[in-house]
Amino acid sequence: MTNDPLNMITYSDQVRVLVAVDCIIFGFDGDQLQILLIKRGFQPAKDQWSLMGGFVGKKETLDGAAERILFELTGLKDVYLEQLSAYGNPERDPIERTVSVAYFALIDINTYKTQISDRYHAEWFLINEAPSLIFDHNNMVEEAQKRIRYKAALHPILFELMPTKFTIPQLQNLYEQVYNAKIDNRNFIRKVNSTDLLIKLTEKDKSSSKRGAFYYTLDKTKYKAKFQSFLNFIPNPENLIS
Amino acid sequence: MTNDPLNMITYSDQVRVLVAVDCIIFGFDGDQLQILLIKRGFQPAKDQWSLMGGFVGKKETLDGAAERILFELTGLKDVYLEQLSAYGNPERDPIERTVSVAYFALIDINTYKTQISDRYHAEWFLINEAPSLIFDHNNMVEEAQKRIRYKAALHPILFELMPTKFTIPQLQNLYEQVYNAKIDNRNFIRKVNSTDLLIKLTEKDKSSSKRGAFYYTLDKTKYKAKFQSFLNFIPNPENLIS
DNA sequence: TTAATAATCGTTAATTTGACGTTTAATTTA
DNA sequence: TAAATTAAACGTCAAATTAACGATTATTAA
Repeated sequence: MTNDPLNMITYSDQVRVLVAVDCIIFGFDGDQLQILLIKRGFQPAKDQWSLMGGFVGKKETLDGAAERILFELTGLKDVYLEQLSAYGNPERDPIERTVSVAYFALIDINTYKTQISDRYHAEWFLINEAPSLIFDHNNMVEEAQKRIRYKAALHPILFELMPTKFTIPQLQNLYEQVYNAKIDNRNFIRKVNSTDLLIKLTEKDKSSSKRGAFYYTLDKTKYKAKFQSFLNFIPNPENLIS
Repeated sequence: MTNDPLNMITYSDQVRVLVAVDCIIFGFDGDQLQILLIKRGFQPAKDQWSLMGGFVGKKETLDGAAERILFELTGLKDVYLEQLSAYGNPERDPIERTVSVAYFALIDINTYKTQISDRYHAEWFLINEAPSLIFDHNNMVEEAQKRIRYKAALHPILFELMPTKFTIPQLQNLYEQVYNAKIDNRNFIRKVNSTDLLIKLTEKDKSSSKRGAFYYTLDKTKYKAKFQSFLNFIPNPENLIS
């Protein structure tokens, strides 16, 4: 058995490629689901719209790079961030082969403060009004939406988007945007209440109705405990119709 | 607005890293759930057990690399293969930084033919009897198992592991291994029948009982049509107890 | 004071789930 | 040859969930 010292072994004849992280950042302002995009002030594809991204640093993990990129654009840490998929089509970046690991983030837009940069200009778009993006970024956004639709049907992932206090009609509105479908409000309330994840406040939001809707906050302990369970918010997404 | 020609733009000062694909290959022989591992006849970690993997080629997609690696080890194409996750800890490979994109495959062991190689030696292991693996491969296997448990609860993914004809008790046995739990056979039969995915054959398998159990085959058309639906084979995995 | 309306509570039938009882087909044993 | 055995298959039932609605209520605006 050969027993070469570690420093003698090398991976010769193999291609090294760039590895990037791109972030699909969804936000909710209490009314509309939006996506945060940048207009690039740098090459390649200068002046075009794209996801926020960046190369993975020498000593950085993938998750670490995603957190850094998200923080750079939003000033936010400790928000929901999940790896979506790795994209490795050799032609996806025309400048040089780059494998991109996409992450998606869910943030409460109220906590977002525009970060000034001379390298790009960031803007929130309604999902349906977003401009076309460079490379395979449109595809990434679509797959992120699919993932969110899938996961939100089972787990309280959309609660991550809500402001600290919110009403159930607001939450329902978000679900309706995500699924592009009308949801029965009576069944929705019953489902949400049955999960026992929300704490009812005494205050009401009277901005959207005469009667007003009670504010709720997330019970973070129960949220964490029950997140992995099948809570079946949308038991059968196929049945939903626009 | 600058308008540099494409060939003038470069990504300078960025790190290029190796990109590999590792495959977690699960198989079922009609009786036991197993995992296919290799004993490495090459450096690094020569003579140790690992997942089958390889570097992504110059003009290869990630999916393409995964298919190639799976084919090299099993001689199989067109089997269930899904991207699990990208792993990018800078220290995960002690020789040189390598980002690995892990895929998991589900195969019917009866279709597997040992592929001769002088670079490694492949062997099937019962999940619980598998040796410890190099790098972060143990973690990959664990995460693949989690993914399969999650997905099998909702979708008929485990059917991918079954032989062309199989009995419902065999299928139940596979579920019991995946969840490491006893499942009520009466409820299981009812659930499987309600999905209408199986075609009952006239022949019986008498190897495991006096009465014999009817063979079934997968209705591939219905399988494809219903795969994405929530079929709820295991409506509440948390309730299962070993 | 009344009309209007979103928010909330309630009802009902159909379906699904979880737990468990019973019958059956075929082999093995007496 | 009859009886015992046993996994497979079929059946039952209460509780929970779902889907589709109806009815009430709190508040504001007319």
